Amino acid sequence: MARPFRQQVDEGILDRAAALFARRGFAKTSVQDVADAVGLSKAGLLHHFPTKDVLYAAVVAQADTLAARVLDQLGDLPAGPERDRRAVETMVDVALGHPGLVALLLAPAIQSGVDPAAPIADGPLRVFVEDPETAPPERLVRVLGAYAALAVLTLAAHQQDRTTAWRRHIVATCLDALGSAEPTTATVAPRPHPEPNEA
Amino acid sequence: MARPFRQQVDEGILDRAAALFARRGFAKTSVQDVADAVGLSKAGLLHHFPTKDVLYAAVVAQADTLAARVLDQLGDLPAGPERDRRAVETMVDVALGHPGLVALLLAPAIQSGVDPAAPIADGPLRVFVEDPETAPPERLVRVLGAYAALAVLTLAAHQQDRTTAWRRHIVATCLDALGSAEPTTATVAPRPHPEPNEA
DNA sequence: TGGTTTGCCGACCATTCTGGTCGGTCACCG
DNA sequence: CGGTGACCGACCAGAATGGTCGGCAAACCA
Repeated sequence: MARPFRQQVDEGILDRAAALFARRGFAKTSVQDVADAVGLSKAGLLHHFPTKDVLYAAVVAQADTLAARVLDQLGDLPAGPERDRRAVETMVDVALGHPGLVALLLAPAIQSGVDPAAPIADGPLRVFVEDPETAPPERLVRVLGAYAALAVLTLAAHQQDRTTAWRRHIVATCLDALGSAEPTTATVAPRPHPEPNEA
Repeated sequence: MARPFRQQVDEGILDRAAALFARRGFAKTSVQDVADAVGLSKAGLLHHFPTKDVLYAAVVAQADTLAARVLDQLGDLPAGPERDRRAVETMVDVALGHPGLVALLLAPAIQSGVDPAAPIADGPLRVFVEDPETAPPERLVRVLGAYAALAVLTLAAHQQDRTTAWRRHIVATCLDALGSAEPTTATVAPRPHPEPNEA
């Protein structure tokens, strides 16, 4: 206690740093970049986190905390449109508060392999698909698309001070992308695939 | 002429380079990075494009060509669901062939300000909204979300050799995100959202 | 009041990375 | 055989990198 201010500052730093790490990866994000992003000098930033690696570790830890919170809040809702809706809504809410950290969380899934610098495990997928191996391809595509939209939109909203104004639209967009829009308890019969192009 | 091979190689280089430039920006993408991505030595790459700036210029030029092609193919279809469908379809098709270049094209719109290194004009928005100033916010959010999904999904598909298998799903996802969902001339109006309860 | 702590900075340093050059090798072509 | 073009390793000068150090001003505490 007695140090709420310090903590607040640090959290701001962490989120901005996370945004940079998410887009550029650890190696391509310099301490100077982060310092600029948070409005400190390099030395000033290194006063909060003595080392780039320490900073990164703190960022990852914070992101993991966030992920755990989401997973926790989701409980063990059975898979289905209702779970999808709740999941998207809580994820958007979390992301609107910490867009950078969520972007970092989603980065490995989103840019799956664009360059092999995946910062964190690909657990996020599991929120929407139980087993990425057996899930129908369409579901995978849609989850990925929804994540992409979620990450980009929350970041944009945050950075333009539109978080409250855009919330419902972001949720709607992600939900539609996910495809769980239509009637509750739909007959989830995935159309038979014309092309069994599997690996 | 007589150099179709050279051209083919160069195009491969351009697309991969574009992908890197899109994610990291010009400054944070080294010649070595591009060389690695295309499987050449730095000197070998600089044999194709004598300078980093020349390479970048070539990339941008190619991207612009692509953009022009899309705009052209779209003609002057009146705004509306039909135009949306056609636009998404042609964009996806182009993007499946050149995911990196399209990502670069979309980059300024997508990471609008994450870091102010916008490589190309934000023209792409105009494909779906006539005037970003007067357009309803929901439309903007949805277009942005659709773009994000488009860029990420085509990149992923290309990089996993699923371009043909995923095409229809990508189109569907983007279309749903856009909100102009239903099949040709469907009456299925965007169903009104029930009160989004808080979590 | 004065002493101490805290948050932050400019200047600096050794090391790495950068864009780019140069000379050379190898395959192909006439 | 002598080009020619694609490609590479080694190299270079300058820039960027992570990190240190001494200092300064404001807040805190006595």
